[in-house]
Amino acid sequence: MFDRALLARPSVEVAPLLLGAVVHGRGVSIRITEVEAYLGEVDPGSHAFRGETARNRVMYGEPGHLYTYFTYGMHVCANVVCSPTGTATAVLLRAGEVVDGLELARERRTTSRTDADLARGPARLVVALGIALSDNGIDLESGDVTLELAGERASFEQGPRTGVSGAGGTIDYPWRFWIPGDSTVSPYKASLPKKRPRSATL
DNA sequence: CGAAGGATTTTCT
DNA sequence: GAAAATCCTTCGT
Repeated sequence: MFDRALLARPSVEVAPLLLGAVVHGRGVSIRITEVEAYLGEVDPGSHAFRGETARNRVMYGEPGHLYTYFTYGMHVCANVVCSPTGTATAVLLRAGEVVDGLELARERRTTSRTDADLARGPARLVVALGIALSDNGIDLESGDVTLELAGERASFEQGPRTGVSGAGGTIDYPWRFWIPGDSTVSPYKASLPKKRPRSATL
């Protein structure tokens, strides 16, 4: 089932609905167990906090599309665009369980020692599904990557987001959602204090 | 099992 | 110029 009207709501409302949903990538399917909501211009942790830029443009587009971005010099993460066109909210896919294409997922994620690690973490999940940065903006209803919403809402818990620096990572923004007790949910980690770059003084 | 540090490049100020 | 919605390896208990 794919229901774009359901996704045309703020990401905080959509996030719990994505738990238990299945993302079909290129030969691999993953059942989502952990997500985070980003609320556009009212959210200091969101890429859209300071308005539209070349990078975050698809967040402002039609809901139900994929928003991919490059980060930390080497990783790609994937979001489901939410809220109506013109409003920029999205849900980051943080972790999931491989339910189909296990062999292929293992080939793509050679560093995983266990199957639970194949898609435990946003950049890992992207690799397992065969998603690339160039998949930015594809339609999750008909593209190479598709989203199948769950029939029923899974039970869930919520808390502060992981790895988000600044105010957006505090308890004031408890927009991380997960399925309790699932082995593919990543452990909570607060963002590290900034590393001191090498400078003239020490 | 937990903590710590390094890798590496796009993006925006 | 500096930060960034992360991952992996290594070291310690």
